[in-house]
Amino acid sequence: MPQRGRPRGFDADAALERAVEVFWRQGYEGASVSDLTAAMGINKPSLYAAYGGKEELFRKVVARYAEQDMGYARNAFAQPTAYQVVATLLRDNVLAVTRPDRPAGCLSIQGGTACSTQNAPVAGFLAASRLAGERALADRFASAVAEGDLPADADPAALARFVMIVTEGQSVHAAAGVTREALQQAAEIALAGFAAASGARLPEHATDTA
Amino acid sequence: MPQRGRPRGFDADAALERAVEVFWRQGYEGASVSDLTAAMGINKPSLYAAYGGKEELFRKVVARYAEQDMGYARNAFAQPTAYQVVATLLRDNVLAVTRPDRPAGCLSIQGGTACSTQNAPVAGFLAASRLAGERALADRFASAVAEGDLPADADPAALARFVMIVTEGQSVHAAAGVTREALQQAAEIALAGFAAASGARLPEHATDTA
DNA sequence: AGAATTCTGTACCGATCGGTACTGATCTGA
DNA sequence: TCAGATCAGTACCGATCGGTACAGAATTCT
Repeated sequence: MPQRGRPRGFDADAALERAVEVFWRQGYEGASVSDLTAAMGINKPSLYAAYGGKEELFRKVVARYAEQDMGYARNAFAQPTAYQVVATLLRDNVLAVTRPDRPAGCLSIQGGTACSTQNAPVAGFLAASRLAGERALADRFASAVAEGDLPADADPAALARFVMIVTEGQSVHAAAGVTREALQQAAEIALAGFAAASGARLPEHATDTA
Repeated sequence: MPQRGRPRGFDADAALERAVEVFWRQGYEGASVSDLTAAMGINKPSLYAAYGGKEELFRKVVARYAEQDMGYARNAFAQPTAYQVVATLLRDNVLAVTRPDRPAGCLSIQGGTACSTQNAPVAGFLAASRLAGERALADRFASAVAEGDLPADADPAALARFVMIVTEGQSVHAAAGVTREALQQAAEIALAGFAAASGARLPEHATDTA
Protein backbone atom coordinates (compact mmCIF):
# COMPACT_ATOMS: atom_id res chain seq x y z
CA MET A 1 0.00 0.00 0.00
CA PRO A 2 1.62 3.26 -1.09
CA GLN A 3 1.63 6.10 1.36
CA ARG A 4 -0.95 8.82 1.25
CA GLY A 5 -0.17 12.25 2.62
CA ARG A 6 2.95 13.61 4.16
CA PRO A 7 5.46 10.94 5.05
CA ARG A 8 6.55 10.46 8.65
CA GLY A 9 9.60 12.50 9.42
CA PHE A 10 11.18 10.06 11.86
CA ASP A 11 12.00 6.39 12.07
CA ALA A 12 9.22 4.96 14.22
CA ASP A 13 11.24 1.90 15.10
CA ALA A 14 14.33 3.85 16.08
CA ALA A 15 12.20 6.18 18.17
CA LEU A 16 10.62 3.18 19.87
CA GLU A 17 14.07 1.95 20.72
CA ARG A 18 14.84 5.26 22.42
CA ALA A 19 11.63 4.92 24.39
CA VAL A 20 12.74 1.48 25.60
CA GLU A 21 15.75 3.02 27.28
CA VAL A 22 13.77 5.78 28.93
CA PHE A 23 11.15 3.44 30.41
CA TRP A 24 13.88 1.01 31.37
CA ARG A 25 15.84 3.63 33.26
CA GLN A 26 13.03 5.60 34.82
CA GLY A 27 10.12 3.21 35.08
CA TYR A 28 6.65 3.73 33.66
CA GLU A 29 5.55 6.43 36.05
CA GLY A 30 8.97 8.01 36.34
CA ALA A 31 9.13 8.54 32.59
CA SER A 32 7.11 11.58 31.58
CA VAL A 33 5.81 12.09 28.09
CA SER A 34 8.19 15.01 27.81
CA ASP A 35 11.12 12.77 28.77
CA LEU A 36 10.00 10.34 26.10
CA THR A 37 9.50 12.83 23.28
CA ALA A 38 12.83 14.48 24.08
CA ALA A 39 14.66 11.16 23.87
CA MET A 40 12.73 10.06 20.82
CA GLY A 41 13.33 13.33 19.02
CA ILE A 42 9.67 13.90 18.22
CA ASN A 43 6.84 16.14 19.37
CA LYS A 44 4.02 15.09 21.58
CA PRO A 45 1.33 14.93 18.88
CA SER A 46 3.60 12.67 16.84
CA LEU A 47 3.90 10.32 19.78
CA TYR A 48 0.15 10.15 20.19
CA ALA A 49 -0.45 9.72 16.47
CA ALA A 50 2.18 7.04 16.02
CA TYR A 51 1.78 5.02 19.23
CA GLY A 52 -1.58 5.97 20.69
CA GLY A 53 -0.55 7.35 24.04
CA LYS A 54 1.81 6.74 26.92
CA GLU A 55 0.41 3.40 28.04
CA GLU A 56 0.09 2.05 24.51
CA LEU A 57 3.63 3.19 23.80
CA PHE A 58 4.77 1.35 26.90
CA ARG A 59 3.13 -1.87 25.76
CA LYS A 60 4.80 -1.53 22.37
CA VAL A 61 8.05 -0.87 24.17
CA VAL A 62 7.66 -4.02 26.23
CA ALA A 63 6.88 -6.04 23.12
CA ARG A 64 9.95 -4.72 21.38
CA TYR A 65 12.03 -5.38 24.47
CA ALA A 66 10.81 -8.96 24.61
CA GLU A 67 11.87 -9.45 21.02
CA GLN A 68 15.16 -7.61 21.08
CA ASP A 69 16.46 -8.13 24.58
CA MET A 70 14.95 -11.43 25.66
CA GLY A 71 16.21 -13.59 22.85
CA TYR A 72 18.60 -15.27 25.26
CA ALA A 73 15.61 -16.79 27.03
CA ARG A 74 14.30 -18.44 23.88
CA ASN A 75 17.77 -19.76 23.25
CA ALA A 76 17.95 -21.10 26.79
CA PHE A 77 14.64 -22.94 26.45
CA ALA A 78 15.99 -24.75 23.42
CA GLN A 79 18.89 -26.34 25.31
CA PRO A 80 18.77 -30.14 25.33
CA THR A 81 18.68 -30.75 29.08
CA ALA A 82 17.00 -29.05 32.02
CA TYR A 83 20.38 -28.36 33.57
CA GLN A 84 21.59 -26.67 30.43
CA VAL A 85 18.36 -24.71 30.15
CA VAL A 86 18.87 -23.32 33.62
CA ALA A 87 22.60 -22.80 33.18
CA THR A 88 22.04 -20.83 30.00
CA LEU A 89 19.13 -18.89 31.43
CA LEU A 90 20.88 -17.83 34.62
CA ARG A 91 24.21 -17.05 33.00
CA ASP A 92 22.76 -15.17 30.06
CA ASN A 93 20.37 -13.31 32.27
CA VAL A 94 23.35 -11.98 34.20
CA LEU A 95 24.82 -10.74 30.95
CA ALA A 96 21.50 -9.22 29.91
CA VAL A 97 20.96 -7.27 33.13
CA THR A 98 24.53 -5.96 33.16
CA ARG A 99 25.02 -4.93 29.56
CA PRO A 100 27.26 -1.87 29.50
CA ASP A 101 25.31 -0.40 26.59
CA ARG A 102 21.97 -0.76 28.34
CA PRO A 103 20.35 0.38 31.57
CA ALA A 104 21.01 -1.98 34.46
CA GLY A 105 18.40 -4.57 35.33
CA CYS A 106 15.48 -5.59 33.16
CA LEU A 107 12.59 -3.57 31.81
CA SER A 108 10.02 -5.95 33.24
CA ILE A 109 11.00 -5.02 36.79
CA GLN A 110 12.41 -1.54 36.30
CA GLY A 111 9.23 -0.69 34.42
CA GLY A 112 7.40 -0.82 37.70
CA THR A 113 6.48 -3.34 40.38
CA ALA A 114 4.29 -0.82 42.17
CA CYS A 115 2.17 1.92 40.66
CA SER A 116 -0.39 4.51 41.58
CA THR A 117 -3.88 3.07 41.63
CA GLN A 118 -4.71 4.49 38.21
CA ASN A 119 -1.62 2.90 36.68
CA ALA A 120 -2.04 -0.41 38.47
CA PRO A 121 -2.82 -2.17 35.17
CA VAL A 122 0.71 -1.44 34.02
CA ALA A 123 2.31 -3.21 36.98
CA GLY A 124 -0.17 -6.03 36.55
CA PHE A 125 0.65 -6.38 32.90
CA LEU A 126 4.36 -6.65 33.65
CA ALA A 127 3.82 -9.18 36.43
CA ALA A 128 1.58 -11.29 34.20
CA SER A 129 4.18 -11.38 31.45
CA ARG A 130 6.84 -12.55 33.90
CA LEU A 131 4.58 -15.30 35.17
CA ALA A 132 3.88 -16.38 31.60
CA GLY A 133 7.60 -16.95 31.19
CA GLU A 134 7.59 -18.99 34.36
CA ARG A 135 4.80 -21.19 33.05
CA ALA A 136 6.76 -21.80 29.87
CA LEU A 137 9.77 -22.83 31.92
CA ALA A 138 7.63 -25.16 34.01
CA ASP A 139 6.40 -26.77 30.80
CA ARG A 140 9.99 -27.22 29.71
CA PHE A 141 10.78 -28.94 33.00
CA ALA A 142 7.71 -31.14 32.69
CA SER A 143 9.04 -32.34 29.37
CA ALA A 144 12.36 -33.01 31.04
CA VAL A 145 10.60 -35.16 33.62
CA ALA A 146 8.79 -37.04 30.87
CA GLU A 147 12.09 -37.64 29.12
CA GLY A 148 13.79 -38.86 32.27
CA ASP A 149 16.10 -35.87 32.19
CA LEU A 150 14.69 -34.79 35.53
CA PRO A 151 13.63 -37.27 38.24
CA ALA A 152 10.02 -38.39 38.23
CA ASP A 153 9.42 -36.75 41.61
CA ALA A 154 10.73 -33.37 40.53
CA ASP A 155 8.20 -30.54 40.74
CA PRO A 156 8.41 -28.61 37.45
CA ALA A 157 6.37 -25.66 38.67
CA ALA A 158 8.35 -25.24 41.87
CA LEU A 159 11.66 -25.53 40.06
CA ALA A 160 10.59 -22.98 37.48
CA ARG A 161 9.48 -20.67 40.25
CA PHE A 162 12.87 -20.96 41.91
CA VAL A 163 14.71 -20.19 38.70
CA MET A 164 12.53 -17.20 37.88
CA ILE A 165 12.92 -15.88 41.42
CA VAL A 166 16.67 -15.98 40.92
CA THR A 167 16.48 -14.15 37.61
CA GLU A 168 14.27 -11.48 39.16
CA GLY A 169 16.66 -11.11 42.05
CA GLN A 170 19.53 -10.83 39.61
CA SER A 171 17.73 -7.97 37.90
CA VAL A 172 17.04 -6.13 41.14
CA HIS A 173 20.63 -6.62 42.17
CA ALA A 174 21.98 -5.39 38.86
CA ALA A 175 19.81 -2.30 39.05
CA ALA A 176 21.42 -1.61 42.42
CA GLY A 177 24.77 -1.42 40.66
CA VAL A 178 26.20 -4.86 41.47
CA THR A 179 28.83 -5.87 38.93
CA ARG A 180 28.53 -8.54 36.30
CA GLU A 181 31.31 -10.59 37.89
CA ALA A 182 29.64 -10.55 41.29
CA LEU A 183 26.37 -11.66 39.77
CA GLN A 184 28.11 -14.42 37.88
CA GLN A 185 29.44 -15.86 41.12
CA ALA A 186 25.95 -15.89 42.59
CA ALA A 187 24.54 -17.42 39.41
CA GLU A 188 26.91 -20.39 39.72
CA ILE A 189 25.74 -20.93 43.28
CA ALA A 190 22.15 -20.84 42.13
CA LEU A 191 22.93 -23.25 39.34
CA ALA A 192 24.67 -25.69 41.65
CA GLY A 193 21.72 -25.36 43.95
CA PHE A 194 19.29 -26.13 41.17
CA ALA A 195 21.26 -29.21 40.20
CA ALA A 196 21.37 -30.52 43.74
CA ALA A 197 17.77 -29.72 44.57
CA SER A 198 16.29 -30.99 41.33
CA GLY A 199 18.38 -34.10 40.86
CA ALA A 200 19.04 -32.99 37.32
CA ARG A 201 21.51 -34.98 35.29
CA LEU A 202 24.70 -33.01 35.00
CA PRO A 203 26.71 -32.70 31.82
CA GLU A 204 29.59 -34.67 33.34
CA HIS A 205 32.61 -35.32 31.23
CA ALA A 206 33.33 -39.01 31.75
CA THR A 207 30.72 -40.73 33.84
CA ASP A 208 27.99 -41.63 31.40
CA THR A 209 29.17 -44.04 28.81
CA ALA A 210 32.55 -44.94 30.27
CA MET B 1 9.85 19.14 78.30
CA PRO B 2 6.23 20.25 78.53
CA GLN B 3 4.44 21.16 75.36
CA ARG B 4 4.11 24.68 74.18
CA GLY B 5 1.34 25.77 71.91
CA ARG B 6 -1.54 23.79 70.51
CA PRO B 7 -1.09 20.04 70.85
CA ARG B 8 -0.92 17.85 67.76
CA GLY B 9 -4.34 16.55 66.85
CA PHE B 10 -3.21 13.18 65.51
CA ASP B 11 -0.97 10.28 66.48
CA ALA B 12 2.19 10.87 64.47
CA ASP B 13 3.27 7.27 64.82
CA ALA B 14 -0.07 5.84 63.75
CA ALA B 15 -0.15 8.21 60.80
CA LEU B 16 3.37 7.10 59.84
CA GLU B 17 2.15 3.52 59.86
CA ARG B 18 -0.59 4.44 57.39
CA ALA B 19 2.02 6.05 55.19
CA VAL B 20 4.03 2.82 55.21
CA GLU B 21 1.15 1.00 53.57
CA VAL B 22 0.62 3.65 50.92
CA PHE B 23 4.26 3.78 49.85
CA TRP B 24 4.43 0.00 50.02
CA ARG B 25 1.46 -0.44 47.74
CA GLN B 26 2.04 2.38 45.29
CA GLY B 27 5.77 3.03 45.37
CA TYR B 28 7.43 6.36 46.08
CA GLU B 29 6.46 8.09 42.87
CA GLY B 30 3.07 6.40 42.60
CA ALA B 31 2.06 7.69 46.02
CA SER B 32 0.97 11.31 45.80
CA VAL B 33 0.96 13.61 48.80
CA SER B 34 -2.82 13.65 48.51
CA ASP B 35 -2.90 9.85 48.67
CA LEU B 36 -0.73 10.02 51.75
CA THR B 37 -2.65 12.70 53.62
CA ALA B 38 -5.94 10.96 52.84
CA ALA B 39 -4.68 7.67 54.26
CA MET B 40 -3.03 9.35 57.22
CA GLY B 41 -6.12 11.38 58.05
CA ILE B 42 -4.25 14.69 58.14
CA ASN B 43 -3.93 17.81 56.00
CA LYS B 44 -1.00 18.66 53.85
CA PRO B 45 0.50 21.35 56.08
CA SER B 46 0.42 18.90 58.99
CA LEU B 47 2.40 16.42 56.93
CA TYR B 48 5.01 18.99 56.08
CA ALA B 49 5.20 20.28 59.64
CA ALA B 50 5.45 16.83 61.19
CA TYR B 51 7.64 15.00 58.69
CA GLY B 52 9.32 17.65 56.57
CA GLY B 53 8.10 16.71 53.13
CA LYS B 54 7.42 13.74 50.90
CA GLU B 55 10.96 12.46 50.63
CA GLU B 56 11.70 12.94 54.32
CA LEU B 57 8.46 11.17 55.13
CA PHE B 58 9.50 8.31 52.91
CA ARG B 59 12.82 7.96 54.71
CA LYS B 60 11.02 7.90 58.05
CA VAL B 61 8.64 5.32 56.59
CA VAL B 62 11.54 3.13 55.51
CA ALA B 63 13.14 3.42 58.94
CA ARG B 64 9.90 2.41 60.62
CA TYR B 65 9.47 -0.43 58.17
CA ALA B 66 12.96 -1.70 58.92
CA GLU B 67 12.15 -1.73 62.60
CA GLN B 68 8.63 -3.11 62.47
CA ASP B 69 8.67 -5.42 59.47
CA MET B 70 12.25 -6.58 59.19
CA GLY B 71 12.66 -7.99 62.68
CA TYR B 72 12.69 -11.47 61.21
CA ALA B 73 16.01 -10.66 59.56
CA ARG B 74 17.66 -9.74 62.83
CA ASN B 75 16.30 -12.96 64.30
CA ALA B 76 17.67 -14.93 61.37
CA PHE B 77 21.14 -13.45 61.76
CA ALA B 78 21.20 -14.65 65.34
CA GLN B 79 20.76 -18.31 64.43
CA PRO B 80 23.69 -20.52 65.50
CA THR B 81 24.70 -21.90 62.11
CA ALA B 82 24.92 -20.49 58.61
CA TYR B 83 22.42 -23.05 57.40
CA GLN B 84 19.93 -22.03 60.04
CA VAL B 85 20.55 -18.37 59.30
CA VAL B 86 19.64 -18.94 55.66
CA ALA B 87 16.77 -21.27 56.44
CA THR B 88 15.23 -18.75 58.80
CA LEU B 89 15.88 -15.84 56.49
CA LEU B 90 14.38 -17.43 53.40
CA ARG B 91 11.40 -18.99 55.17
CA ASP B 92 10.54 -15.93 57.20
CA ASN B 93 11.01 -13.67 54.22
CA VAL B 94 8.35 -15.67 52.42
CA LEU B 95 6.03 -15.08 55.35
CA ALA B 96 6.90 -11.39 55.41
CA VAL B 97 6.23 -10.75 51.74
CA THR B 98 2.92 -12.65 51.81
CA ARG B 99 1.37 -11.34 55.00
CA PRO B 100 -2.38 -11.17 54.46
CA ASP B 101 -2.62 -7.99 56.52
CA ARG B 102 0.08 -6.22 54.51
CA PRO B 103 0.72 -5.28 50.92
CA ALA B 104 2.45 -8.02 48.95
CA GLY B 105 6.19 -7.87 48.51
CA CYS B 106 8.56 -5.67 50.47
CA LEU B 107 8.76 -1.90 50.76
CA SER B 108 12.40 -1.84 49.77
CA ILE B 109 11.56 -3.04 46.27
CA GLN B 110 7.98 -1.86 45.90
CA GLY B 111 9.13 1.56 47.00
CA GLY B 112 10.88 1.91 43.68
CA THR B 113 13.70 0.29 41.76
CA ALA B 114 13.51 2.91 39.01
CA CYS B 115 12.64 6.57 39.35
CA SER B 116 12.49 9.77 37.37
CA THR B 117 15.85 11.50 37.29
CA GLN B 118 14.86 13.95 39.97
CA ASN B 119 13.82 11.15 42.31
CA ALA B 120 16.81 8.97 41.53
CA PRO B 121 18.19 9.46 45.06
CA VAL B 122 15.19 7.59 46.42
CA ALA B 123 15.89 4.48 44.35
CA GLY B 124 19.56 4.77 45.25
CA PHE B 125 18.77 5.00 48.91
CA LEU B 126 16.66 1.85 48.79
CA ALA B 127 19.28 -0.05 46.83
CA ALA B 128 22.01 0.99 49.25
CA SER B 129 20.02 -0.20 52.23
CA ARG B 130 19.49 -3.59 50.62
CA LEU B 131 23.18 -3.91 49.90
CA ALA B 132 23.96 -3.00 53.50
CA GLY B 133 21.91 -6.00 54.56
CA GLU B 134 23.86 -8.13 52.17
CA ARG B 135 27.15 -6.98 53.66
CA ALA B 136 25.89 -7.89 57.11
CA LEU B 137 24.98 -11.35 55.88
CA ALA B 138 28.41 -11.75 54.30
CA ASP B 139 29.96 -10.85 57.63
CA ARG B 140 27.82 -13.48 59.29
CA PHE B 141 29.03 -16.07 56.78
CA ALA B 142 32.62 -14.98 57.29
CA SER B 143 32.19 -15.74 60.97
CA ALA B 144 30.77 -19.11 60.03
CA VAL B 145 33.88 -19.83 57.99
CA ALA B 146 36.07 -18.80 60.90
CA GLU B 147 34.14 -21.12 63.17
CA GLY B 148 34.39 -24.04 60.78
CA ASP B 149 30.64 -23.96 60.32
CA LEU B 150 31.20 -23.24 56.63
CA PRO B 151 34.12 -24.72 54.64
CA ALA B 152 37.29 -22.67 54.50
CA ASP B 153 36.92 -22.24 50.74
CA ALA B 154 33.38 -20.89 50.96
CA ASP B 155 32.95 -17.36 49.58
CA PRO B 156 30.92 -15.41 52.14
CA ALA B 157 30.22 -12.47 49.86
CA ALA B 158 29.06 -14.63 46.98
CA LEU B 159 26.87 -16.74 49.23
CA ALA B 160 25.32 -13.66 50.79
CA ARG B 161 24.69 -12.27 47.34
CA PHE B 162 22.93 -15.44 46.31
CA VAL B 163 20.71 -15.43 49.38
CA MET B 164 19.79 -11.77 48.97
CA ILE B 165 19.05 -12.32 45.31
CA VAL B 166 16.60 -15.03 46.32
CA THR B 167 14.89 -12.82 48.89
CA GLU B 168 14.57 -10.04 46.35
CA GLY B 169 13.12 -12.43 43.83
CA GLN B 170 10.71 -13.70 46.45
CA SER B 171 9.51 -10.15 46.98
CA VAL B 172 9.03 -9.48 43.29
CA HIS B 173 7.20 -12.75 42.95
CA ALA B 174 4.95 -12.07 45.91
CA ALA B 175 4.08 -8.66 44.53
CA ALA B 176 2.97 -10.42 41.36
CA GLY B 177 0.41 -12.30 43.41
CA VAL B 178 2.15 -15.64 43.85
CA THR B 179 0.87 -17.48 46.91
CA ARG B 180 2.70 -18.09 50.12
CA GLU B 181 2.63 -21.86 49.61
CA ALA B 182 4.15 -21.58 46.15
CA LEU B 183 6.92 -19.35 47.46
CA GLN B 184 7.57 -21.77 50.30
CA GLN B 185 8.22 -24.55 47.82
CA ALA B 186 10.70 -22.39 45.97
CA ALA B 187 12.34 -21.33 49.23
CA GLU B 188 13.05 -24.96 50.14
CA ILE B 189 14.70 -25.46 46.76
CA ALA B 190 16.84 -22.37 47.32
CA LEU B 191 17.74 -23.60 50.79
CA ALA B 192 18.75 -27.02 49.55
CA GLY B 193 20.73 -25.29 46.86
CA PHE B 194 22.51 -23.13 49.40
CA ALA B 195 23.38 -26.16 51.48
CA ALA B 196 24.76 -28.06 48.51
CA ALA B 197 26.63 -25.14 47.00
CA SER B 198 28.11 -23.84 50.24
CA GLY B 199 28.99 -27.13 51.88
CA ALA B 200 27.25 -25.92 55.01
CA ARG B 201 26.84 -28.36 57.87
CA LEU B 202 23.26 -29.48 57.99
CA PRO B 203 21.27 -29.83 61.19
CA GLU B 204 21.04 -33.62 60.78
CA HIS B 205 19.15 -35.54 63.37
CA ALA B 206 21.50 -38.41 64.27
CA THR B 207 24.89 -38.08 62.65
CA ASP B 208 26.81 -35.78 64.94
CA THR B 209 27.28 -37.19 68.38
CA ALA B 210 25.80 -40.64 67.91
C1' DA C 1 -6.10 38.19 81.29
C1' DG C 2 -2.68 38.37 77.79
C1' DA C 3 1.57 37.17 75.26
C1' DA C 4 3.99 33.54 73.09
C1' DT C 5 3.85 29.32 70.78
C1' DT C 6 2.26 25.49 67.97
C1' DC C 7 -1.07 23.21 65.47
C1' DT C 8 -5.35 22.95 61.94
C1' DG C 9 -7.60 23.96 57.75
C1' DT C 10 -8.52 26.55 53.67
C1' DA C 11 -7.02 28.38 49.88
C1' DC C 12 -3.56 29.00 46.92
C1' DC C 13 1.32 28.85 44.44
C1' DG C 14 4.05 27.78 40.03
C1' DA C 15 5.25 23.66 37.64
C1' DT C 16 4.29 19.68 35.46
C1' DC C 17 1.23 15.94 34.33
C1' DG C 18 -1.05 13.31 30.15
C1' DG C 19 -3.45 14.63 26.21
C1' DT C 20 -5.35 17.49 22.19
C1' DA C 21 -7.05 21.43 18.75
C1' DC C 22 -5.46 23.61 15.12
C1' DT C 23 -2.52 25.62 11.51
C1' DG C 24 0.65 24.86 8.05
C1' DA C 25 3.73 21.82 5.55
C1' DT C 26 4.34 17.75 2.55
C1' DC C 27 3.10 13.99 0.19
C1' DT C 28 -0.13 11.02 -3.55
C1' DG C 29 -3.57 10.52 -6.94
C1' DA C 30 -6.47 12.54 -10.20
C1' DT D 1 -2.80 21.97 -10.59
C1' DC D 2 -5.49 21.02 -7.13
C1' DA D 3 -8.22 17.93 -3.81
C1' DG D 4 -7.49 14.60 -0.32
C1' DA D 5 -4.78 12.73 3.12
C1' DT D 6 -1.26 12.52 6.63
C1' DC D 7 2.28 14.51 9.37
C1' DA D 8 4.97 18.40 12.18
C1' DG D 9 4.86 21.94 15.44
C1' DT D 10 2.95 25.42 18.36
C1' DA D 11 0.09 26.47 21.64
C1' DC D 12 -3.04 25.13 24.69
C1' DC D 13 -6.43 22.15 27.79
C1' DG D 14 -8.03 20.76 32.66
C1' DA D 15 -6.07 18.12 36.32
C1' DT D 16 -2.77 17.11 39.44
C1' DC D 17 1.86 17.50 41.16
C1' DG D 18 4.75 18.88 45.57
C1' DG D 19 4.76 22.60 48.57
C1' DT D 20 3.29 26.91 51.27
C1' DA D 21 0.99 31.56 53.05
C1' DC D 22 -2.11 32.86 56.09
C1' DA D 23 -5.77 33.15 59.38
C1' DG D 24 -7.91 31.11 63.33
C1' DA D 25 -8.00 27.70 67.18
C1' DA D 26 -5.81 25.58 71.19
C1' DT D 27 -2.49 25.23 74.51
C1' DT D 28 1.31 27.05 78.26
C1' DC D 29 3.74 30.53 80.72
C1' DT D 30 3.73 34.97 83.00
